[in-house]
Amino acid sequence: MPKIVDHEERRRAISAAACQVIATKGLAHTTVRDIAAEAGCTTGMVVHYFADKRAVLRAALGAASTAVADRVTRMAPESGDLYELLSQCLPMDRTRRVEWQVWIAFWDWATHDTELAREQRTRYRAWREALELVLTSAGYRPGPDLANAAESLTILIDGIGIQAVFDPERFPPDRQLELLRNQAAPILAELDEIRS
Amino acid sequence: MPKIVDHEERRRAISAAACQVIATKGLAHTTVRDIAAEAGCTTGMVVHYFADKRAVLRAALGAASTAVADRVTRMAPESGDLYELLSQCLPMDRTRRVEWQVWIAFWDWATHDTELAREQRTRYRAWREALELVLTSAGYRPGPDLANAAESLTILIDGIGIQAVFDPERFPPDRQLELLRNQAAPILAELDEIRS
Amino acid sequence: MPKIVDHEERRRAISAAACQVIATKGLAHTTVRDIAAEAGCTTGMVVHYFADKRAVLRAALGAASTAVADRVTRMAPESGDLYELLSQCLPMDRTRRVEWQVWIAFWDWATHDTELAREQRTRYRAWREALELVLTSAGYRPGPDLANAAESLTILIDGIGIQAVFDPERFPPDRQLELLRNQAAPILAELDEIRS
Amino acid sequence: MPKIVDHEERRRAISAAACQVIATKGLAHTTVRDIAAEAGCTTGMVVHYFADKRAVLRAALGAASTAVADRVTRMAPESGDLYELLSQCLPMDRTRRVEWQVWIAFWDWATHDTELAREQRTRYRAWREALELVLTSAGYRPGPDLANAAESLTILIDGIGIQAVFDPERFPPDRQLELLRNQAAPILAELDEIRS
DNA sequence: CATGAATGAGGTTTCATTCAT
DNA sequence: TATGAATGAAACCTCATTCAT
Repeated sequence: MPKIVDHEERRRAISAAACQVIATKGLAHTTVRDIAAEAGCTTGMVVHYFADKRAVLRAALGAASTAVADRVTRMAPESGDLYELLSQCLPMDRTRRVEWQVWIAFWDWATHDTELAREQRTRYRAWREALELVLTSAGYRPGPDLANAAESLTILIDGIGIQAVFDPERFPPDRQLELLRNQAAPILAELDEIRS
Repeated sequence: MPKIVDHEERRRAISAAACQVIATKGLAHTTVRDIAAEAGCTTGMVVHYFADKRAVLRAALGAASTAVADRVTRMAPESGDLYELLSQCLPMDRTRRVEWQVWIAFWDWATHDTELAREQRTRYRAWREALELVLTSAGYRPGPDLANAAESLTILIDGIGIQAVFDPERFPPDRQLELLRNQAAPILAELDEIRS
Repeated sequence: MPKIVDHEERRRAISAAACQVIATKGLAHTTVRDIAAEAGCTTGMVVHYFADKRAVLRAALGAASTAVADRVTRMAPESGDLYELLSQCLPMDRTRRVEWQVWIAFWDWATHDTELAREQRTRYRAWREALELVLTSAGYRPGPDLANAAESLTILIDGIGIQAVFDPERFPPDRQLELLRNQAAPILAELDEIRS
Repeated sequence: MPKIVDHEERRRAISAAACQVIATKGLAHTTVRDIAAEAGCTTGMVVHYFADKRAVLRAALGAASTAVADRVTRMAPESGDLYELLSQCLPMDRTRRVEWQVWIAFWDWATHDTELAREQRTRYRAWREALELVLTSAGYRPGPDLANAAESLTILIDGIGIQAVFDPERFPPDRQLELLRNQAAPILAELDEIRS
């Protein structure tokens, strides 16, 4: 009887390890050995579960992305607070900081890798659509104005996130939330509420 | 007598070449040879003017940063239009796109290199202060509200810039400007004007 | 299961190869590639077993040093002839010539590398102490005079060795031995013999 | 009228500078730039007065060698003390230590460079002959015994010198002289004196 | 004569990838 | 399935040498 291993679980573990290493040492200094060490396995095993290093790193990016999506999805139904939902995407604790650092690390790649660039655009589109859904379920009327608002919120979150990643002391969680509220307010104020 | 060369000029030329390569191939795939080729010289010359590769790359980052600052400074006195000034920092043409790509490329480094992280924070502080000056000369009253407004504008520009870098077709110059106007309007509206 | 290799054995083999190359081409012209070629492996493997080139070379020096020590230790109990023992340290055959050439090659390094200089002094101290032991077991009475004699013999061997390394035709083995006997005689004559 | 420069003087200055650098940094780390810097000139000038780096270094070796010879020659007629003369070749002050370090540095080269090896042998022969002269003028009878004694003294001086170079604290000048006297005594005792 | 900018060959070192076990 | 030893391409960097000025 062969040893039974959960492939997907292994891949997840390795991706997660890769995220940690990327956040700590930077993508440029992340080696396969580092990832293997962080995951507690050998380099051979990393390549055994992924085609090559590139595949590992992209899996790491995917993991960081889906982590947020999962968190928002899980929270959405039970949370009535829009800002709490949005702040799931801001670097307010170690986990979310790591996610941000992983995203940012790949922005250099996305500059010249067309495939990754397309993925990047896809991800932003999905993100905007998710925001539209959130806004709709928060009581706003669907339509082009709502699409614009979703886009504006995306921009806002990116802007705040970057500042917070590079200057966590100046932008602690409550400061991030304050900025988010203040700047999101006028965006939402322009939207028609369905119930009105 | 030896050949006379303008060291600073040479360094500037090599830095500029490095910027081009970084924007085209990504920082991770930028080699000294690439930079030399782009600058039309040999690898030996690159190292003749800089201590090592790292120094070249940091000079490239510096060049990209000062280029914007210079542009804004040069334009500030003669321009009454605040938005025109702010849009100097958005990736609206090839030159400014390159600058953005260079900045973004170094965000991975800034994640784990403390010195670069400090530089990053310093740059943002300088940028906020410059914005305060611009706002003051645009007729707004100095004070904590103005400082907050400057910070908000920084966040806004970062957010728009990132979107535009990765999806230039969706965010052409006029769309960037539109987003900037729409979102900056409520920020400025809250400020006291001196003349009032 | 991975290939099983004896790390120490590999390191020994590479060190030995390095000794050969150093003796043949000189330390200054010894490259990692040369060492790898002599050891019948790739440059990558050399660095796999040693941190860097420096580490390989120091291992070579260590190998050359311990080789003599081992030889003397192995021979000491069974040999009643003091001169035969001492001549183990003189460049009388190809093996011992190589050892000498390796030592000499590092004397340039020891000039400015404090760590290597300390090692050098340590090695000479060990060598003097070993000589004291040899003399004691040869029937001489321990004490300050014996320590001085050991030191004098060290000096003598160094002097003869250098001549023989650079002019092997003038200083063939029997000539080396003759010089050793003639000059060691008065040194030993001054020592008190225990049995007397 | 062209600028008049004393070629030989320049070459001497550069050689001397090379000696200093070799003694300080080791032959392996001595660069043309270092030598130029030490000599207070440019790299171009170094190559202007010597064919190439190799020539500079060999000139340095020659300089270190002739310096001793000159010292001994200058002192010989006026000094009746044989040991004082011999100690001119031991590393008893900074100048003589530098000379020793330069010699030693080239022993690695002499290992594989046949030309340098021949020079080395020539130098030792000259040195032995000089010693014979010194001994003769000190009152000993010329002949094969005297030749042997000269050779033995050469060996002795090499042996003491090496120890003193690598452990100057253990072998200060007076200790070197003591070792020299003690070990040279039996060598000289065997010689026939002419006057007897 | 003298300079030092420029060259580029050649060295060390890193590290993704392969593969025998 | 899993290992990690081994490979070797490719990167950075040094530095002797050349040569326009």
